[in-house]
Amino acid sequence: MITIKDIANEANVSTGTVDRVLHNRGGVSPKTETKIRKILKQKKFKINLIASSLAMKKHHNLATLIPKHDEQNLFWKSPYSGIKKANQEVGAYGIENHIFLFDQFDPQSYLKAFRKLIKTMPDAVVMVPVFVKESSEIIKELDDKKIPYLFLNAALKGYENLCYIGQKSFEAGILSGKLSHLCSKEKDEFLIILTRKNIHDYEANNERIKGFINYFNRNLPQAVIHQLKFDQSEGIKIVSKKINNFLTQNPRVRIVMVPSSRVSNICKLIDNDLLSGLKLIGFDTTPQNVEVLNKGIVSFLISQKSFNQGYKAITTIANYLVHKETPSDEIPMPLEIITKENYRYSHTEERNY
Amino acid sequence: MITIKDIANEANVSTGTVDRVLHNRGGVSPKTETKIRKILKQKKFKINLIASSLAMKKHHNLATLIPKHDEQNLFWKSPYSGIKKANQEVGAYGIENHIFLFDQFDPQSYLKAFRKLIKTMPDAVVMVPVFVKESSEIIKELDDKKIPYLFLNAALKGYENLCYIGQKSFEAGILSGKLSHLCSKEKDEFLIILTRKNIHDYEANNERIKGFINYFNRNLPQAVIHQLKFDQSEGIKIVSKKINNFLTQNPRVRIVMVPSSRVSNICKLIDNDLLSGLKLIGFDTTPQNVEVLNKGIVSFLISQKSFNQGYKAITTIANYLVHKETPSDEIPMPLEIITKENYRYSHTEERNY
DNA sequence: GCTTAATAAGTGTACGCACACGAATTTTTA
DNA sequence: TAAAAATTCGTGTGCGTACACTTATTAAGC
Repeated sequence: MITIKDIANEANVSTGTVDRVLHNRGGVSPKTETKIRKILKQKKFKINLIASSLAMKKHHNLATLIPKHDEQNLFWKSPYSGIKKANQEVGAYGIENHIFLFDQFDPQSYLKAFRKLIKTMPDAVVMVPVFVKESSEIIKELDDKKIPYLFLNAALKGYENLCYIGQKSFEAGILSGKLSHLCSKEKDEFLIILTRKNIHDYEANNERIKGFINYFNRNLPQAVIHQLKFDQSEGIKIVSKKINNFLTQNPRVRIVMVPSSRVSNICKLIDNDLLSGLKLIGFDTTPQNVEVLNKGIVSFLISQKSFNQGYKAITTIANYLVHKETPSDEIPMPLEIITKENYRYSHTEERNY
Repeated sequence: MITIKDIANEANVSTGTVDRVLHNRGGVSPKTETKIRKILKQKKFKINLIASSLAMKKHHNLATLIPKHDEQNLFWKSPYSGIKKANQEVGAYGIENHIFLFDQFDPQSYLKAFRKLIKTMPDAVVMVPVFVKESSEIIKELDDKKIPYLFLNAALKGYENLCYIGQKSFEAGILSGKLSHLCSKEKDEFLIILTRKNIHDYEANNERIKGFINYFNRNLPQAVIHQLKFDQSEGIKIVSKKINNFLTQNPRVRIVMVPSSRVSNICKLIDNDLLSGLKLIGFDTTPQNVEVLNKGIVSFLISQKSFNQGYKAITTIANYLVHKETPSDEIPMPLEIITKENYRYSHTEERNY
């Protein structure tokens, strides 16, 4: 193992000088710098991250602003767990992360949580900018205070965010199109069911639908794609009736794609005899969705590894703080196809090496 | 952050004593030990892994014994890359890993490589025990010398290996069955093509076939499953002819499953007009396979993340050596379903967090 | 041309934290 | 009371970081 000392010896300088070259901290003559760089390259020197972290230890203070989850809204549970897991790991590097939760339907709670957050004077912020107007306000304050921030799962444009980590919803939609296509027989028709437009999911669901349609436009233009959209205001029973009526009247519909993470709810609304003739494709491996997957009711779930998204957000910003590693603008997460047969082996809730 | 020093101060002992309690190294009076443990618990002390790793650095010496790869046999390329990547990372922890390669068809070269390996007096060994008899000999020597060893990708039973990391081939076969089933129309027939039985892949391929058939026995007993097996001795042209003849005579065959990692080769043997009517399912994301996937010739590839297998093998044994973390007996790798649409987002050749 | 100040370049080392071993101290045994 | 055994202490080590400090170089002033 090559150490900074080895390099310093070879170049007849002190370790301090080598360190200054390594971190571009200036104050080194061009001649010396060239010499050192050459030796670094030749000996393939790599900074020992262990020693580096130890030496760097200054108490970094992170803050995270994400929607809270509950029984009704499980979507944010997974990223939350990922963030928690990451917190443990980066803790060893002297980084503390405080999580601030808000109600994803209430802009006021968003602002309120931010006020609390900003009081802790964080060195960096991970945030989910769900509300456009309020976010602009928040981000202005962060910019003023020169606090770097990272967007998780909502890609607001036009800001100087360090990076975006999140879904590729359009691509996920394309993938759902492909799977639907592969599962379909000739003359089968397709149905997209979207219930309960909620503020947050709206964008992602829409993109998934766009992607789905895009796939068929390119690969099977003659495909018949139906769409059923229901509002939050409509009662479950009415929705159920409408869906069942629709399916009865359109017996060629054999593939149902549910762009939200609530395919399990949809299953419950469909009569069993109709259900058995359908192939369903949904998103996200929520416990409820996994249940209907395992029962064979749903054929595919497309998972965006939301656990890993949360995890990655924290490790990314931690690396930025500790090692000054600037991340790429966008870090997409893998699109996993989950079936009953590989769910057990898909490690969705776990960092995998 | 609580340090060993804090604990030592509180307990009026030196850091050395605290350290001996932490690592159960003995030589501490029961009274002192109790006192220290109490403070450790009360202050929720956790060892700083960074500092620990740095301090622990004694040059651990690893050795890896795996089959070599070449143009004809790409299977081992991916695990090899994973091992290389892991080597870099664990290098920071003062661990050096030497890789010894052998010819997967030649037991003598296996033994020869091992003789070389054992001369380096490794602290632990990662091995692929392809040859049963020879492995028994090798393992006896490792046991005698009390060198811990880990099996990669070939699960030999009855030995005291630290752990097994590898394929779940049977389960992968089941999954391929499920995908085939989903893609199929009524009365479609299925074909399994196995070329070039080579010694090593034999077991895995066989398990995949068993899994495939098992799936249909349970879910579609009336399915017609054909099998074509070719020997290494037969020329490509003859094989090609046989396959094309078979497909022509069995027009109901619409789904082809290739249990080896050579689905791309099979594609080349099939006439284009026959090919366009087929759905193919293969294994492993070799560059050649990805090419036919992207061309739309192959519908699904099932990936066992062999890169990650190699990677994981090294990190597992490194953690064992450095942090005395005993791994679980078996570490299965995720079964990934890869299509043209999600390949880009599947990170197959990369550690993902 | 020579001195002095100003700046640039480079050095040396304490520090972060846990680890482990020789040395010192205390306790026990003979 | 000496010798042996059991505890406990003190400190060097791993490696990179960063800051205070020293030395070399250049510029300015007379």
